[in-house]
Amino acid sequence: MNEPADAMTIGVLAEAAGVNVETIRFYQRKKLMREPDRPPGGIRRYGEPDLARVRFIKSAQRLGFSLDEVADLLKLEDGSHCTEARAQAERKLADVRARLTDLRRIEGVLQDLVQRCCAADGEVRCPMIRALQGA
Amino acid sequence: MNEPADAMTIGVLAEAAGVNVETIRFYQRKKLMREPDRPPGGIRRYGEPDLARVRFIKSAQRLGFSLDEVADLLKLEDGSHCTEARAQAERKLADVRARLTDLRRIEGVLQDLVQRCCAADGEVRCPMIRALQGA
DNA sequence: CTTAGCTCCGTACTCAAGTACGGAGTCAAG
DNA sequence: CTTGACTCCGTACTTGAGTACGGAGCTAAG
Repeated sequence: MNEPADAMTIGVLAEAAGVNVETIRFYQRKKLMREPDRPPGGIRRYGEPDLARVRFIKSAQRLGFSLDEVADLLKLEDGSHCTEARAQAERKLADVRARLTDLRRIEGVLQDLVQRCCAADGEVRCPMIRALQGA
Repeated sequence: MNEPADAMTIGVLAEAAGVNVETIRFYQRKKLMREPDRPPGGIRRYGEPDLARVRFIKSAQRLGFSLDEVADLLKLEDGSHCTEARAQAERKLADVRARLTDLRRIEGVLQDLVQRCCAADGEVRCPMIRALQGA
């Protein structure tokens, strides 16, 4: 292994995850991340799983999940109360699919716009408005 | 026509669009919507295009566009400076496609989770973490 | 052993996207 | 012509997601 397996300080962790140190601390306050107990009078150390978690949070967030929703997703992690977790996942799935549908429409419209743009010699009457109205 | 063609008050407009009156006013302040000039000493009236615009804003927003980005999208509406508009649209398209990719992965993972959940007799070690890490 | 550059912690500030509020004007129905 | 609902407008508050700050306490390198 080249990467520090279990020895990152908060600064290194933040750097590796591409976020601000304060952001890590913020997530800890929000209980989205554990804060490793520190060797009495010392400085906390983080490992790969912590890095993974920050990345997870950021990914989910980029998809439009709020931190509260991310917290829900993270609760799915421990296999306990399986049926509840499943219901949760199903709800999120529906959610995600709705988003996908919307995004695909927008993709189509944008694609169309890009293609037709300038084609008609300066005659662009943007079709997005129409396309998005029925949403 | 059954719908009031061009005679909505701000309250009716907001209602029709499913938003708060204050939200309309907020959008006006942000220049996302025009405010129709009011008959001297009177009350402003809104028409279908205004309704369409609110819906557009809300739709784009649901897809994760910020109000500033929505403003950009709306600038595409008038066909002027076509090349600029096209570049704009292309950037947004790339953006949208990145989102789509992410969302599809999440969809797959969630689907998988739902399917396998409870299958292994209470053994759910959520695979989302792994799946999202490489994002 | 000192010191620069961390970490830790609390508190406070910022920014986006609204929401709420309160007084004054308007308008339509009784 | 008054009353109740609604508009207009400014200002202020809220919530989510961080950022910034400042005084401590560590700790590794010279």
